[in-house]
Amino acid sequence: MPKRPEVSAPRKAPGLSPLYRQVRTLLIQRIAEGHWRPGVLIPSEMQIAAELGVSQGTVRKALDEMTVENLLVRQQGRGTFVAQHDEARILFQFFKIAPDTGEPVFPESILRACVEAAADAGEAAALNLRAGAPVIRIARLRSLAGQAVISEYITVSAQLFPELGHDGALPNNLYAHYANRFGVTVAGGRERVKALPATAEDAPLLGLEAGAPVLLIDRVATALDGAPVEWRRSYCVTESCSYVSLLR
Amino acid sequence: MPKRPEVSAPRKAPGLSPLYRQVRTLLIQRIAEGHWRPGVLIPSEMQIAAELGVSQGTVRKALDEMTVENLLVRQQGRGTFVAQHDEARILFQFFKIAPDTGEPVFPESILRACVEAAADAGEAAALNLRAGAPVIRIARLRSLAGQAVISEYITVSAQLFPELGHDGALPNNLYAHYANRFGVTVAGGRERVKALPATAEDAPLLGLEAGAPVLLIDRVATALDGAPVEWRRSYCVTESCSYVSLLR
DNA sequence: CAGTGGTCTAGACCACGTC
DNA sequence: ACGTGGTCTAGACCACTGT
Repeated sequence: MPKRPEVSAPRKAPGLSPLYRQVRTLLIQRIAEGHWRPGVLIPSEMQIAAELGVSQGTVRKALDEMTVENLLVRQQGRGTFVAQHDEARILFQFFKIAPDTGEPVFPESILRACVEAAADAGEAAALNLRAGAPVIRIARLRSLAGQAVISEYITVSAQLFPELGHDGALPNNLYAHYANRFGVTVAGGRERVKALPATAEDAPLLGLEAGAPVLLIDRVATALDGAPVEWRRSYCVTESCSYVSLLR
Repeated sequence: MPKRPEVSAPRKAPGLSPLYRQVRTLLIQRIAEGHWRPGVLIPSEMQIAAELGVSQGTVRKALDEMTVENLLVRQQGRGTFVAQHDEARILFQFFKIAPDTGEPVFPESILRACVEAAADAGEAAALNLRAGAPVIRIARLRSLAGQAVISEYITVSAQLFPELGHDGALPNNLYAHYANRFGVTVAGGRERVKALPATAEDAPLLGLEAGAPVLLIDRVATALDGAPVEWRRSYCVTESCSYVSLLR
């Protein structure tokens, strides 16, 4: 954090981002570089403020923003923790399929395939790789309440996730695995949703006739620095569940 | 705003919400009751603080929250304004259909029907009315870049929107009309998205064969107090556009 | 009890838009 | 020049968690 030359009247260098944004950027780096792992308690506001030579209020504003972005979790009386990709968070932030009656639940997964390949044009574009770069392709069938409702295809860079799934088993909660095993924190993403006829491959998996309408959720997930790290296409039966979005 | 008995050490009554939340609630009431209409400049932070007997910082925190909720728009050097439902805001907050190539645009509308009727079970449940209550049903066909892509069905309470559309023409931007003509501010909503086969009624409107997949966006829009005020079902062709959602 | 985040206040200066 | 929101600081007390 830049030290202020003035004694009692700190000034912001013109053209620079506000102090609290600089603090935020610095703290995000600490998470991205693995100094602060998911789940750990970070220093108190006063400690961070003293270390960086800014006031507690400035640190607070940075922490508040990061809390809104789901990067931190604050607990009064305990402290501030780096957010983890536990199922509750994913249900809230990333998994927007909810049953039409009843509470949202985290889906089960059956791994259908996990192979290494060369990136095709779509994969290269989505993940910002050169065509032909090594990627890992995963296919899963996911169930809610015992019903297979999602056929999912995932592509990631084999360079970023070396030997992902080579041990045969992949955990159901992939984003926690990305963080714990590879130090890659998924922080956000962009989904494009369409209605399509079920393909000949997916229809039997989902108990449909070929051509029946399915919901495609096309997601590019991004890391803390905004770089794309996963391309996921989920084909969903929306007979008794929906893609839910809150407008706020 | 509750006056504090203490002279130099304001206290919060136990069990009450924080002061800035009470300020927020009070300011939202002023908008909901029409004292502050959409688009108007509200008093400065210092004026509100003086009027309510709280500090400027407390007012600021309330205004900041309302800005995040898209209820206010702040402009440095000018002041704070009550948010309007202009096309830019709707495009950002409510209309999540975007073309797969190119920038989002606000759709054109052709009014197909506008009739008064008695609420059926679904309408009563969505709008929190008793079955049989008077409602107004609207059907529109909406286009992007000259292509009909959305067949839309809207239901509102006839009590809340008396004689809506009785003059024959309805503006394309309905939410601005709700606010200007009826003083009802749409503040949020919840959308449930499904993939369905096109009905015999919608398919020809959208240039599809009956049974072709369409995207259903089922939206209940809510007013400032959280009460449901509009039920909207949009059937979309997603051949060259998508329902876009940012995960943050 | 000590330590944490949460709230509230007060005052200073900066950046921007208007007159 | 003036008033606005935007940033930064400093210090107080409250509410909660753990010992």
